Amino acid sequence: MSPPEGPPSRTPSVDTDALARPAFLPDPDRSRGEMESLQRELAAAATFADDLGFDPGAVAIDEPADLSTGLPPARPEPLGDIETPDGDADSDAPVVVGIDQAFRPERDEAISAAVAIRGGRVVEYAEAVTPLSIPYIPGLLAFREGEPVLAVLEDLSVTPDLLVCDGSGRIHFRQAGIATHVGVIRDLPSVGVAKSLLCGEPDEPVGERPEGWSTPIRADDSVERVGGGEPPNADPDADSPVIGHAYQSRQYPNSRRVNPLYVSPGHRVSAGTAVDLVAALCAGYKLPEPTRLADAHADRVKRRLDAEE
DNA sequence: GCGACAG
DNA sequence: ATCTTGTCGC
Repeated sequence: MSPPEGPPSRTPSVDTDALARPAFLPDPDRSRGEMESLQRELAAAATFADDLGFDPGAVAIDEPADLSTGLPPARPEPLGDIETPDGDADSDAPVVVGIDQAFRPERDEAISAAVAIRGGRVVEYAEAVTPLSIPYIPGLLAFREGEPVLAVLEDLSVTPDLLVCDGSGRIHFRQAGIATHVGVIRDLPSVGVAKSLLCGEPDEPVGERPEGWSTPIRADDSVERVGGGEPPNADPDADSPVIGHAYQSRQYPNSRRVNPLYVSPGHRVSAGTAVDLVAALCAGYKLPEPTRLADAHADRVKRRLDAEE
């Protein structure tokens, strides 16, 4: 008999304490098979159902940041909400943290950047530099970049309500892309935003689509099924699980076409809500603001480092 | 064996 | 991801 499906519980199935954490971090001596096994554990511990404390509308951003004059200054808000000035509300809005990486190939270093946004405003910037111990291998990205991502999150003083990671979450061979990897280890709601598709199949062809358009991405044969055993050879097409969506965040009127974003649940978010969240976080550019700002911050830090040498 | 493959 | 100038088009 299959176990009853209770409401999403908040008891992490994977130890997230300091002792268990290293097991999911990069280790040059670990075999590919061992890393894949760890990903299966993470996928089993992940929750691909909504378990956030807010609606997508609560994180909506309508004004894109102006990057032409550099990044906007961080405006940390006073701690206690005591004496809330009528000027700036949103001191209770969810904190969305965008994360992105830059690299210094010649030094084998990764620069991880995080930007915390609340109520549409930058509240904090953080960065971390870590050595790269593992090469990039499709499907094992988190073992290369997960370390720097977790490092920068440690440096952040605010508590994230949502993580927006660069790369896939559930759209992954073992349904444990970097967004899922990081989300489960920190037990935080997370979504993955990728610029290209790792695996899975779109319901509809991704051609020139209008802004706001989206289509489900379903698991294909390259995606291992997780959780309740489902018939090995079920209908190949129809009821394959939806592991994410292609989302057209931007489109130009006439000229060149823009490729869609590939959005997928990381942890504690459903596939549908993940797209809604990303849609709410986009403010006119292809990338959602948290990612766009984290990307710019990573470049800024990289140039600073390159300059002082 | 061939093809596919986030950043 | 990174190495890199100009260039096509609104």
